[in-house]
Amino acid sequence: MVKPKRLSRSCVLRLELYLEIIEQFQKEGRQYVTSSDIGSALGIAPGNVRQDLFGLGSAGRPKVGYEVTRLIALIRDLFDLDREKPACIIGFGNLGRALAGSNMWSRGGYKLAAIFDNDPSIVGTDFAGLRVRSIAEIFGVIKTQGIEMAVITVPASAAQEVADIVQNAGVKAIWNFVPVRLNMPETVAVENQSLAWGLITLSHRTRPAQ
Amino acid sequence: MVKPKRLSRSCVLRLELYLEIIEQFQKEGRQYVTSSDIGSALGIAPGNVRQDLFGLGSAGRPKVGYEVTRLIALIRDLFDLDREKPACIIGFGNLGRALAGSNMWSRGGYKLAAIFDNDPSIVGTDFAGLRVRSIAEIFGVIKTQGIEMAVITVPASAAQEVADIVQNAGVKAIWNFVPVRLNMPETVAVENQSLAWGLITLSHRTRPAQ
DNA sequence: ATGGTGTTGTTAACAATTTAACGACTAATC
DNA sequence: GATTAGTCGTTAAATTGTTAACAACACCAT
Repeated sequence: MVKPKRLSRSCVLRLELYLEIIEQFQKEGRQYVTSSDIGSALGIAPGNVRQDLFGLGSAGRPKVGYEVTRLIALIRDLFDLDREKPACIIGFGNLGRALAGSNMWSRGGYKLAAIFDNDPSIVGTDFAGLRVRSIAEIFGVIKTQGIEMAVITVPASAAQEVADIVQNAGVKAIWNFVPVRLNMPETVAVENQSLAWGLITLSHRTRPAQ
Repeated sequence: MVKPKRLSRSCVLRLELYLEIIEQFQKEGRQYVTSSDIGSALGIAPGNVRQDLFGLGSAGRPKVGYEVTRLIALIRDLFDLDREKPACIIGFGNLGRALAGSNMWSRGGYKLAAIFDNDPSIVGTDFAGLRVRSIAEIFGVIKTQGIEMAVITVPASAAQEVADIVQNAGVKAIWNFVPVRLNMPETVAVENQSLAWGLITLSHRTRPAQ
């Protein structure tokens, strides 16, 4: 049974938080969690949690709570987290390296399958068993390996060009760290991630009263 | 004239986008921008843009648009971006290094003033003219340098402890990259940034129909 | 059994946000 | 000058998201 209903962005964000917390509970050996357990751990009203879970078509038991394994399976299925989708990084500077080395890939249902860079001194080096390839190989590698997602961390001047290449090669999702609005067809899911956002938000929130 | 009204989170996010776009227009030599210019570049309805700008107490001219310099000044003032607030990074792994080397600091109104790490092989090394200091020095350095913000990129097990230290030292904002809910008083602004979020969101958005 | 208690599923009220609409004003044109 | 076209400021409506409330249900104790 699949929900055709679209979830709001904030709801997706909350569900991601739920998943993390519930998996923590699971590690602690819990078999059931209540909406209050989740809510109080996250600072979210229990009713809100129930409503989100309700939208999943969940099946909790009154007085007991939700079955941890079932809830995890539901959310992971919703997010398609249990299929290791091949992904690549384009631009292997500091940020690219940090992302490549993080544990986010498996958490997000992806597998780092290729790394590309422009710099001849970087191309050919190894990282975690992966050889860094030249930009010229992007199209072919994406095609042959069936890569579905590209993380773009190149200089601003090259971003659109790189995006065009990966789109033509059939990539379905782009995680764009470059502060540039990519011009892409709607069939490609683009998430823009500006590093400065967090800083600016904090700067705003701590602005001295005038 | 200061607005006591609180802006919604989504409005803050949009204003950050506006700022980037408007500064691009400025680089291109434009003196005025219309709400349509901004909106179409961002995929946002012009009316929405006007309403956001209206909330700033803006002063556009019909038929002409908004004065670029004035608009930039307004938003930068709103976000307190023109005061170089000292900040620090705690945890100098790959992610810490990537953040340290990025140009986000000046964009976000901060200045990287100190770097801390636990690893003896890293402590004492230099990065961009900054000596990496030991964790033990955090409290003193924050106090003496008046550091207002801390970026935390340490392992999960150390996050809460580090947060407590910086909070006691007087830090007013924390940018938390650790997938852990920090327990902090409300006087401290905490922004949580999970790297996996972007991936999970993309995974969700490109989930094959079932 | 039976009543009490805690928790879910679900609905309804409420609040916030987005979208739409339109008068007012400015600059350009004839 | 008068007219036209384009854009802002502002208000109202529609949509969306959040919060509150409560009946139904399951477990527990007696």
